[in-house]
Amino acid sequence: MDSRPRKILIADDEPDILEIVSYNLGREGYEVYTARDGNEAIDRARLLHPDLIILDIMMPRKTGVEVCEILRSQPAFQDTLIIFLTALSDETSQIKGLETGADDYVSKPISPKVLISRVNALFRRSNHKENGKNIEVGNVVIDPVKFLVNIAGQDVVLAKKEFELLYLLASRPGRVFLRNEILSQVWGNDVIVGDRTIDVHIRKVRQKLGVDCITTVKGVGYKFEM
Amino acid sequence: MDSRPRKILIADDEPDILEIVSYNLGREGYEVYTARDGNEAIDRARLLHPDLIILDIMMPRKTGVEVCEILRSQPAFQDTLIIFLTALSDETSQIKGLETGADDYVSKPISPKVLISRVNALFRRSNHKENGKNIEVGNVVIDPVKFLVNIAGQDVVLAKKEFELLYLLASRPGRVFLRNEILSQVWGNDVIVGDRTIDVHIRKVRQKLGVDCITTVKGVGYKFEM
DNA sequence: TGTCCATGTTAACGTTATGTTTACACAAAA
DNA sequence: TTTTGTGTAAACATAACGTTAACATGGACA
Repeated sequence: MDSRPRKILIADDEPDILEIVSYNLGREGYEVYTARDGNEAIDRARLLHPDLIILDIMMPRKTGVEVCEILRSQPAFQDTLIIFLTALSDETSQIKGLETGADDYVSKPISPKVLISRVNALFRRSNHKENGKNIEVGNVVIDPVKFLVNIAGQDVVLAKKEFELLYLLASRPGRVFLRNEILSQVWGNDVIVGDRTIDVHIRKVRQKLGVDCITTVKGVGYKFEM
Repeated sequence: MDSRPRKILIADDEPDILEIVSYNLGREGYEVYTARDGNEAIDRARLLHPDLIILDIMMPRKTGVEVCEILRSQPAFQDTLIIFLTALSDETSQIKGLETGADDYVSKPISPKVLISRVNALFRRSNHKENGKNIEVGNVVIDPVKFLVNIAGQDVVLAKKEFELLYLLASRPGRVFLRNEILSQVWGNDVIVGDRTIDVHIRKVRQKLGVDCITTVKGVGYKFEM
């Protein structure tokens, strides 16, 4: 449970796609790196140890499938998330992708929105694996199983969104979450809510917790710290 | 009765099947491990102590039936759930499977949906096995053998579903059960019931118990606490 | 066989907590 | 000063739940 932003490596031989995807994922708060072919993807993956690798299937110097197989055969990349980009939207290649150990696939032409929501969904799912564990920061204990927040021995009951918001921020203490990130993680990508909604929820959480542990970073977002 | 994800070991010599099955069970929230032959299955089973083992009958280096017999002869695997995968859908091999102590069998070709529903069903049933122990929380005693709830010395009679509902919630006091969880544990995965059904049962339980020990967590579920 | 009864389920409507927006105040930066 | 971004309170909208009564089902029993 660390506070660094998530690293994403995207490998595709089309510069346009690299451009669009890295721009959009960057806006979501991810740290994006790129590779232009299969070998470069492997090299950079070993250097960077990204949390997620997005692989085009059709690439020079090793296809996405080959890259995936090679990486997956190594213990260090067992848990790395992998998404395939595929022009062939037929079932066969999709199944082949999943067989080689990909976690998801997105078919071209790529819609940034779709890709982003898939990426977020994947991270959310993999986060859930880590779930069940309480988050403890200072004298604050957040228990997602009992749906309770305990501050210095005192139980505090939060509403659903309030809880999810706090849980997100506290999952990586000290890290600043952009308003965009918060929106997509707590509210989902498809939901459109007004600008003040986050503020209001932040306020309610602050109010209910009593302790001031959520810091505003003006023009950027919010972070949790004791 | 803990909250860790259930471990499933699947043994088959066809990589395609391993891939498809583990992908699908993984999506269901299970922790999936694989083995490629009979001996590997035994080794991994001893290491991992899975909750459920899915065994292909036709495997190199010990058939599924042999694996099952070996494991079942050991006390540690008396209660482990075992499902056979069989290409031979004839009655004979099915009966043989159940004789050696399998809990269920699924015939190939496998439909992920079918397998998942069988797996879920098995876990549901096995949950009931663990029952029989009284649950005591505060002055509430729940006796699944006598089918009685005793509150501060006063016996209360609940209907079947009401009892199962209360038993589930009380089995982990404080823990929030999602409506989905409640549905699949009490009603089963295949049954489709309306939205208000849970509420009504919750109400009846609350009413009959007299004490308010079931808390609503809006948008999430219910939890039992004194 | 038909009636009764307990249980389970649904439908309809009431109620409340929760989520969202609006409107405006305030503070810091440009 | 103007602009930009956030804090706050109150008003509003609605999803989610509670409650009741009616309907369905299956077993017990005469």
